[in-house]
Amino acid sequence: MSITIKDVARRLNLSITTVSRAIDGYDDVSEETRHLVIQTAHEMGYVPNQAARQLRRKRSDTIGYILPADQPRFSDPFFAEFIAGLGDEASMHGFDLLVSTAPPGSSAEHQAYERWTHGRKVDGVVLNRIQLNDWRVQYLARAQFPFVTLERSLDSCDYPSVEVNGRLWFKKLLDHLVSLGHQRIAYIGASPNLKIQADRLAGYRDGLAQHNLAYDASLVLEGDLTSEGGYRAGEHLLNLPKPPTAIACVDDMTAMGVLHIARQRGRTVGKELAVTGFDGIAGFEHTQPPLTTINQPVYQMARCLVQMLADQIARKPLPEKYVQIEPVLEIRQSTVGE
Amino acid sequence: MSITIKDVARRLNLSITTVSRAIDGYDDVSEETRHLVIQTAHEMGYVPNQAARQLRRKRSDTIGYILPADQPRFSDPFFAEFIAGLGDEASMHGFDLLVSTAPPGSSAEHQAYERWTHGRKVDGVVLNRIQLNDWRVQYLARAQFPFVTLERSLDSCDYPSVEVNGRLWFKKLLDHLVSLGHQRIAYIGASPNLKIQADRLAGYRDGLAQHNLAYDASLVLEGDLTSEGGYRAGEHLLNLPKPPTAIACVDDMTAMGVLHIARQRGRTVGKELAVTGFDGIAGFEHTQPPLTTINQPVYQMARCLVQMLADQIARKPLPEKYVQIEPVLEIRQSTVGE
DNA sequence: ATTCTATCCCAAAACGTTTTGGGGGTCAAG
DNA sequence: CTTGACCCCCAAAACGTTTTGGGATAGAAT
Repeated sequence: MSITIKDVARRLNLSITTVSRAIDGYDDVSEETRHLVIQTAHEMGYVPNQAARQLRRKRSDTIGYILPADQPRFSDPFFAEFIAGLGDEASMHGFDLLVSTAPPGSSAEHQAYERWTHGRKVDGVVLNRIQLNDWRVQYLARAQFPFVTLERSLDSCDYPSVEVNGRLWFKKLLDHLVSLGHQRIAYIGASPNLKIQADRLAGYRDGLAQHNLAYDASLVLEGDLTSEGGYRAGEHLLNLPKPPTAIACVDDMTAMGVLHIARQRGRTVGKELAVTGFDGIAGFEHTQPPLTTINQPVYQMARCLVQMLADQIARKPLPEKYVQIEPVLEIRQSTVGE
Repeated sequence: MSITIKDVARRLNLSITTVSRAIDGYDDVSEETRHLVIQTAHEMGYVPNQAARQLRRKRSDTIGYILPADQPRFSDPFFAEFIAGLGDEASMHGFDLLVSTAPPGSSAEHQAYERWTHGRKVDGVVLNRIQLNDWRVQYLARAQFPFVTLERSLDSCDYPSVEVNGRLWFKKLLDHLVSLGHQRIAYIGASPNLKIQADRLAGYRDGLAQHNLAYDASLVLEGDLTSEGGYRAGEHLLNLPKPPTAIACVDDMTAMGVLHIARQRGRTVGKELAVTGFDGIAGFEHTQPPLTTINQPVYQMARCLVQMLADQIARKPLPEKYVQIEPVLEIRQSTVGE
């Protein structure tokens, strides 16, 4: 078995109270004793039992995040970067990061949140892939459980969040495409109850309207934020009697799939057929051809979220509850090539 | 505060023992009572406190994994897929997944393992990016703590692992390159104490030897498994008075960086300058140009690891401790293009 | 009438911490 | 000599479970 605080206390002929308080840095234990305790504890390889500590302290020093993995080969690099950001900032605040995978909306997801919050397995959670009306937001807000979100839902709850103005920046992509002369611009989106879909589609429509282009429902398709989804939707668009000259995708992964089908069909992507993404995943500047996209600082956003969550858990007042992040329009060959 | 087992017991005029045992499915409680208990517990929204349960049961139902994030913008999609695999299989066995980020070899990494194992925060851990002699393997083996690894170290410990024969398959890449007529083949590797580096470099040398090509130390560089590292090494190689006609990279991310610099230098990658990777990350078939690589089933490998870890934790005998995975040579335009 | 078995239940201990509420010394001031 | 103020320290309670080791009742067998 492991070394416990009792073993340390016995070795030093001290009470466990004193050992505990020495290590925790209370000032009602002499410097001499404290030094001795810490020294001995270290020598004996004592590490506090986390479960006991959690039980007593009523906190777990852990934050939770559920990866929206809805398919087996889930390799969206967005999440590698996002998790790295969460993890780094978490450990900076002395938190561990608990990750679960569950298809969005599944009962597995429900159960995980219930176990985590009611069972006090985590002190707070990070949400993303927010829906317009999101049960998680409502559930956590009602339970008064600390949480933060990437993108805001429309629920009228008060909670900290980080957001990119998807509507505004998607419109900038449209401006860019129109400035290149495109008139038939398609849109491949995501599930309509997703916040990013609503925002980005709105940006798409704003863009059309501003340049007096008609909204053509046959050019607006639903993907699923994967390259497969983009592939299928792209295929459909290229099969149209009068296909679009530009395809604006809701995210980079979707755009990835479009590039794939375009190449298979022998369509060189660039000026003639333009494709755009949204996310700016590091490493995706090497796609075929390099992808014009909106570049979000995913790592920073993740860290910012954890920062706010940590403050909330510590009941510190937040300097600002609603952080707006400025991305960058990255123009590459997929719209201006060849 | 949350609902505890006491509240449920009081409501039903039962002892907490009976409530506990009813829920846990012991047969010394009548069916009638069990039904009532489960019903009531559910109604009251009772969820067992995880800390208390862990403390008493002496296990956490959690497995740990430390993401080797050594740089801020860490977006290697390999790990998104790997984590998804770990998470899926873990929840299948009733485990949560605890993820931390720490630069390999850092003191933060040491501390995390110590806290997790001695503090019993996790029941087992998954390791990857294994080194030839890996302190983690030795540490965990000595502590008799359950763990599994992706790739084996040379330490003479007995532990379950999953591995791809990197030496054999890297040689196949060399065979492929030579068959295309390449004579000057460079290699961009990783830190020399990494197992994958040792294996893949050995495969590179095997390939050279088999085809009677001399080993030229000036064509063998060290990267860091990132696209930046690949970029720098590639730059160096292209600056040589007599640059190589093919560059074999230790992994896909490195190859990514090479593609980048090659394009910047106006070198069309394909027949004239060939580039290969290793990993077969889903989505990387869309690079510029599509990358010839060794495709590993990362998701499956992760699940297999967790499967073995779960068996080990449950002290079940493992059907096989050492699983060898067969990847696929994926030939694409980066070697046979244009 | 006693013993035995089966069935259902429970009180108390245990897990390893942290926190509460003091308790003895020593020393200086009254 | 008492009082108060410090300074160190500690016993015991508490956190919410699971596990241990029975205990009570009822019916069947002796």
